Formats: sequence, structure tokens, C-alpha cells
Amino acid sequence: MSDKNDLKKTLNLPQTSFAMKAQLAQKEPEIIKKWQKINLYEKIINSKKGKPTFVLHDGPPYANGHIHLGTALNKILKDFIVKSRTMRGYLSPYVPGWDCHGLPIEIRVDQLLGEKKKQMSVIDIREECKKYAQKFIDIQREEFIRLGVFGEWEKPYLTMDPEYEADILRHLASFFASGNVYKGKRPVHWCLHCQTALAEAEIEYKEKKSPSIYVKFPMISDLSEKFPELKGKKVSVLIWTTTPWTLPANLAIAFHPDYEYVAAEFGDEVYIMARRLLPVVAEELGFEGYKVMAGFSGKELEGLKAKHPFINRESVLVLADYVTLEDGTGCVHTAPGHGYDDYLTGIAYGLDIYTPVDEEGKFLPQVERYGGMNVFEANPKIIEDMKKDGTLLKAGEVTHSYPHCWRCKNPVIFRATEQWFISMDKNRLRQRTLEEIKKIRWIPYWGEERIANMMVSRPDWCISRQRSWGVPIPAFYCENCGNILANEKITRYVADIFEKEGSNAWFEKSALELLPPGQKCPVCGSDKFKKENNILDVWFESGASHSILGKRPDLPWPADIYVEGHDQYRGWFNSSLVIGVGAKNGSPYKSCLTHGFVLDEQGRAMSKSLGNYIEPTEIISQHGAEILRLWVAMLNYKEDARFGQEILQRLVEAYRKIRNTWRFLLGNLYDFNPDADAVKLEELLWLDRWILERGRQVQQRVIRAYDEYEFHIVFHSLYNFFTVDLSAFYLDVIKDRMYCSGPKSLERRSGQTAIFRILQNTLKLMAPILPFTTDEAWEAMPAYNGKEESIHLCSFPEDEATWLPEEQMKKVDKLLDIREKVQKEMEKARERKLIGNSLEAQLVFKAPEETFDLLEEFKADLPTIFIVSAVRVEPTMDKELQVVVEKAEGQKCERCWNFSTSVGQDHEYPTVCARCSRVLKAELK
RNA sequence: GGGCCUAUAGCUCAGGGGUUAGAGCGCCCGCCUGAUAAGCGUGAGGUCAGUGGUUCGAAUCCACUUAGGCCCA
Repeated sequence: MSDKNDLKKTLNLPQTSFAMKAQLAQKEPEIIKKWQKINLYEKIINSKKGKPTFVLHDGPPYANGHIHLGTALNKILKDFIVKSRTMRGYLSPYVPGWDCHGLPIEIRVDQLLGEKKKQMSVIDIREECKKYAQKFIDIQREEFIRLGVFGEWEKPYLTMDPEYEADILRHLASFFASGNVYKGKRPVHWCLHCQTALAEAEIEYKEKKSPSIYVKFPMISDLSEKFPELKGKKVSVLIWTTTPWTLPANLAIAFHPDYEYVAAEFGDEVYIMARRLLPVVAEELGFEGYKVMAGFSGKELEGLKAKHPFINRESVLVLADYVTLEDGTGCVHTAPGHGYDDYLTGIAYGLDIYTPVDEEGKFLPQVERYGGMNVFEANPKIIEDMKKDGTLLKAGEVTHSYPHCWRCKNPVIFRATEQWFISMDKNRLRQRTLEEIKKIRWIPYWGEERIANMMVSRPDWCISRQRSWGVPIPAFYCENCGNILANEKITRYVADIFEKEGSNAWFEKSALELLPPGQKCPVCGSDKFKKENNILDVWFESGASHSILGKRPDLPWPADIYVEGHDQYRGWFNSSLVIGVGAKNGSPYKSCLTHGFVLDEQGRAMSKSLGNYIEPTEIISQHGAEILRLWVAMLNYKEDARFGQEILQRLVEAYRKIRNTWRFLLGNLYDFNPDADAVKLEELLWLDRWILERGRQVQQRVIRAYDEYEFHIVFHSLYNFFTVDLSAFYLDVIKDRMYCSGPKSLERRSGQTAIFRILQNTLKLMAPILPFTTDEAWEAMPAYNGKEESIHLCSFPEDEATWLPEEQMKKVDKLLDIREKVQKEMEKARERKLIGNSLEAQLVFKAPEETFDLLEEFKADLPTIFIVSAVRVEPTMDKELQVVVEKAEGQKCERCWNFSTSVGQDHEYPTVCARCSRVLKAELK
């Protein structure tokens, strides 16, 4: 028996099937298959039947392209929430969705079809769009499943499903019912060559040369009442513009309310402009020796009137915050039909959205002088005429960034066209939405201010788009009198048709077939109608997604939480809220959580052109989805999330540490039967009770963090517990008794009892974050009565009674402080080559009274705690504890490697210490 | 230009008026070879983005600046 190998065989060394190398890239797909095979998601849901619900309603990603890191971050966060709420005991179903309609897909399909498109019908094109969307739904679905996200992947909601399309219209019907829908004019980008409205995505900004002119608008209102020094003077407002052709549509001049303006005299005329721009403008126009006659704030000018330079019309002086002093005169020519800011100002002041320009970009015939003329061709003529009239002070040229049509590359214009709107102020919609915002829990808290600011200033919602790939606005026009026929009843009627046949019905059927039987024009009684050719804004579609709630008992309306990136304050959170308040009189979500954007390692936005773009698939195929999930868990997602090589490296290492710790725990449980071998609390060794109590504290913190969606606290708490408490201390210390004690001894069973509980609990606590690894480890863990089929069917551990009273815990803390000191001394001893392995050492403590008592109390376990062969404690009058490291006495036990004077005393086992010979004899019984 | 947000060690995060600013990881150096493509230990790393202010005292409160992010113009 003296052979070293034979002795080694008497040890209880770790054994486990749980591999050190994870090989996640290969193993994760296998685990997913297993989940699918056992219908895990269904089992989870069934196991929670009757429990209170917690609903996270998925914001639908857009169905084009592969997922990127931001999408992954979002879906993983959602999965953390759903999985943790499930393990918290809630029935928490997750129904993913996709946003399928809209311009980006239509443009892409356009490009793919090329010339072919011209021969295709609207229906055919829409079918192509549908195929395209479906393709990416399938791709993204696989990518999301690959991330380990649980949900109803076989029956997601799609905004292009007939049933969903019908629900969109039913929400629209509610807005018709309340009278919030109206038709009005709004400027849009307009290409006069293609004769079509263009969306922002269809615009390319390029450098363009434009005229740059200064024009005077003679004042009609008499300023001399307020400013006597202007009495009898010829006063004009001076404006600057690069689009002379918009002057015929001028209805106002905008001033900044807070800026200072002056009336400056040059020659025999007085000009109004911003004080700060006066020197610049004077230089530009050659106003040498000008004289400032009066000064006033923009506010003081509101409501005054000036005369249009060449049309017999007034131009009103208005206020607008967007007026800047960057260029021009600080007095901004305003044509509500030809600019977005101008339009908003026009709305605010009740001006006509006057647009005397037709689809081809020609002035309407009634426009004096320029009727029938192309707007760009009219520019020089207008300049020429104003020169003659003396209203033009200067004409030059500027080169600036200007929007061009993506298709024909020509410069576009802003032109107001007829659009459908939802009024924000009718029925106090805006106000009610703002009140609702206050009731929602915003995470982080500042989201409330952000969305409220937007809600206060957002204009009426333009819900119409001049496109094909979407849900048609169910409006009709009387062919006889032009009356618009659009109301709740008709919208619901069309919705019912869409529900059965999909929105293609709009293009397949005649107006007659789409209208309720016997529908007549309420104005003229005609029964001939034309169909509207606008579709709904896709934001209205996705904003109506809470329509999937309230139809199933496990999916009540409103949702408990919405979770998206913080760009969605303007997007989905906004549209969902307005639709919720407008159609259902309340917010569709009780709380709203936002996360940041993914940036590169330097904190810059990721872009393909910068080359700092990382694909999730790249990470998954090399390191596994768990690494990506760990990344999300490590971050404070409320801020922007960085990703790069170093971060990846840290994650891989953290993963290994966690995995290896579980592996070590598993390895020491190979012969542990939790049902038969667990040691009762009263019999547990104090150190085991200590680690259980530490574990309990961490558990409390972790569960609280899950409840508050603080996943980085979950990760950091558990990771710290793994590295500091477990790996560096507890597990290191108990190795001796786990390996060397009798397999069934109390010391070992006590340790196994603690280890088992810690394994079980940490796996559960980590399961929402690392679903694959915890699943794998769960299977490798010893079986016991009532062990769940999968870890994902478990709940989080219940809180337990204290394992070790507080005063005992504090004593151990003190021992740990002493341990630090010991380690510093041991390191010094190593440097002078006194020892290598710490078991080669014995310690002598020279302790002041209080410490002496503590050390005496734990005397029997001190060698274990410090992992040395012997410890002697002596009193001292010094205030400081002194630690002396000496070479251990006796000989090295060949079995347990401790040094002991008892080695050699047992003739049967001459190479081992007394403890080991005792164990060996017991073993041989 | 406007609204909102961020800035603490190489990385991820703590600390939110009160000694000498913390943790883990990484790094350096060492130990071990019975967690081994593991494990343990020591050590070195910080003008708390900058400037100014409030205060007996500021990483912390205020203002501005710089750099970055999202949304809007």
C-alpha cells in the first residue's frame, strides 16, 4: 500500500462528465434541439398555468436584413426579463413579432425587380414584398432562437397577417369614431421629374448651387408708435433666401422671440434684422455708415404686418424657435407650403398651407407673373423682376447641401400635398397622453422627461404614405362630387374584409365591393366611388401591436413592460402610446425600459464604413451565444454598450471561470445522493454554514436585482461570489477534507451538502443569463426526488433561514482579514525560498488579546483555513498581530501532502499521517 | 441649433459632500501540478474628461467646456 499511485486511488478526487471545454458553438445547437424535442417552452407555460401573468410585449423588429448586435442585445434583455419573471413564479408568455410592411422593403424589392417592375401589377409587387419580408422573418427567427431566447416562435405576430391588418384598421376606426382623423396639407419632399412624394430614405443630399438673395418686405404696420425715432421713415424687414421660387408662397416672416433685432438706417431706408447679424449683413450689402435707430426683441414684432415684395398680399410677422443667427438676417421668409418648419409655423399661426405649385413643379395659373412656369426656371425671372422693382438688395450664389431624388438624381422641392392626419389636440389627445405618461414607470427614470418633451412638441401625426407595401387607408372619394367618404363604420367594414382576405383585397376589389351594400354619397347621393391610394404609416401598424393583447387570458392588455432601445421614445413607444390612449383610452404598457446603443471599443457608433462593425453570428460561431448573453448581463445597459476584442476576451475568461467553478462543484458530488446523504443544519461544519450564508446573501441581492431589471448586478454579484468566496477561499480550503476524508464521513458529506446547495442555487440564479450552460450542468448534477426535468422549469430558490448567526459571520470576516495578512507573510517566505506549496509551512501567531481569543476559538480549523500544516497561537502584549512563517515540522504525508510528526508512526501505513491512516483503516473495513 | 443621456484603473462596474477613491477581471512576478488548455498568492495600475464656482471640505452639488451616443431640426 505504500505505492503513491495506490494511495492516490484512496482519495476522493473530482469526477464529472461536465467538460472543462464548453465547445458552445457546437453544443448550443444540440441543446436547442433537445429543448424543441421536449417542447420545453410549452412545458414552462403549462407549469405556470393559473399563476399571475407578467407580459413583456415584443416590439417588432423590421423584417429586412440579419440581426445585428443591437438586435441581439435587445432580444437577450427581453429574454432575461421573461426567464427571470418566469422563475419568479409568473406566467410569462413571450410572443415575438415582426414589422413587415414599409418603405425599406419596398425600395429593396424595387431595386431587385428593376425594369421588370413596370410590367407588374400592384398585387404582384406586394407579393414580392411579402416574400422578401417572410424570408427575413425566417432568417431572424432562426437567429433569435440561436441566441437561446424562449418564446412562441411558431406563431409570432406579423403586421402583414390578415388578422393583424384588420386590427390595424379597427384601431384606425376608433380614431375616426372620435373625430381625430382629418385630411389636410403638409409639405413633403417632392420630385418633379418622378412626380412623386419621397420619403427621407429616398433622399440623397448632394452639393447644389442655389441663388442667394436679400429681399426687403416693406412694413405696413407703423413701428413709430413704439419707436418714435422711426417716424416718417421707410421701414422694411430684410430677409435672405436660397429659394426665390418660394417667395410667391410667402405668407409670413419668422423672428426668434428672444433674439435682439434692430432697425438700421442706411441711405433713406431703414431695415430690420438681427442685431448680431447686422455687421455681417451690412458688409455683404455694402451698408457703409449705417445707423442703428432702434432695438427690440423678436417678441415685440409678433403680429405686425409687412407687404409682400411683388404680390398684393400681407406677410405677417411671427415667432419661431428654430430661427438661428448662423446665416441670413435673423428674419426668416416663411412659406408654409414649402418647408417643414414653415409648415409648423403656419399651423401654429393658422395660416393657409399655401402651395401654388403643381405636381410637375409648375406654378398654378393664378400666380401672377409666373403662372405655368417651372419653379427652378422661375428663379432668375423672379430675381430679375425684383431687381427692377427695387425690392431686391443683392443676388449671389451659394453652394450648399441640398436634397436630391435617389432615383432620378434631380434636386427635389418641398411641396405641400394632401395627407391624412391624426389630430393631437382634438379630444385632448396630447394632454391625455401626457397624463398617461406620468402613470407609466420609466426605466431609466429620465425617459419620462424625454418622451414628455417630444409629446408636447410633436405635430399632428401624418399617417398617410404614397406607397403600395402597407395597409391601405380605407377612404373613398365620390366620383360625382369629390366628397370624401371615410368613417368608423366603413373602416370596420373594410377591416372585416381584410381579416378574411388580407389587405390585397383593396387592390383586387372595386370600391363597390369594398363598401357596405347600398352605400351612397351623403352629399350628392351618387354610388360611384374611387378608392384612396394612400397606405398607412408603418408606425401606425407597429404602434397598434398591443392589439394582440387582451385576446388570450395569458396575454392581458395592457402589457407589464415594453423594452426597446432609446431611439424608440420617438418611435414605437410614442406611436403605441398615442394609439393606446386614442383607441383604448390608456397606455398599452405599465412600464417602459430602454437600453443604449451598441458602440465600438472606443465608444463610437458601429458602422460598416468605419470597419468597426461586428456581427453577432461571428461571435456565436466562434464563442457561442452564451458569451453574447454574458456581455448583455455584464453591462449597465441603460448606457450605451461597448463591444470589442478586449471586452470579448474578458467575457470568454469570465465564462470559463464560472464554468470551471460549476465543474469543480459537480466533480465533488459524483458520489453524493442529495436525498440520502445531505447533512442536517445542526450537524453542518461551521465553514459550510458560513458559505451557505454567504450564498444566501448573494441570492437575496441577485433576486432583488432581477426584480429591478439590474442584470449587471446579478452578474457582478454572482461572479464575485464565484471568484472571491468560492474559488479563492472556500473551495480551496475544503479540498483537503473533500479529497482526503472518508467518502461518507461527516466532514465530506457536510461539504457536499453545502456544495450541492450552492451548485443548485447558483445554477438557478444564473439560468436566465446562461440558459445553455446551466441546462448542461443541471443534467450533470446528481438526481434527487423531485428534480425538475430541465432547469428552466425551476423557480428561483426560496429564501431560507439564516445558516449562521451574524456574530459568527463577523468572526469569520475577521479570520479572513487575518488570512490576508498570512498570505502576505507566506509570499515573503516563498521569496526567500523557505516554502513553495503552502502546506510546507506552519504558522506562529503572536496575537493581542482579542485576536488571541478569536484564534483560540477556531484553533482546530486554523491550519485548514490558511492551508498550512500547523498553527501555533501565542499571546503578545503588542497591539498588532504578528504572523511568523516557519518550515512545517515532521514529514510530508504521501496521501494528503500535509506535513505531520505523525507520519511513520503507523507501521501498517508508514508513509501517511495519523488522519490518513485512520481513514485508510476505515476504508478497508 | 434643440431635447435627453454618458464620461471613475487597460476592460466591466461600485462609490452620489467627510480620512489615503474601491471590486472583479486583465497585466507583472511568483507558487502549485490532486479543478490542469485548470487552481492559488503578491504587486504595479487612477489629475475620478477639462475649467471655473459653492463649501471648512467636491469624484460626489452648480455652471461652462470638451469628447461621445440617441432623437429632432
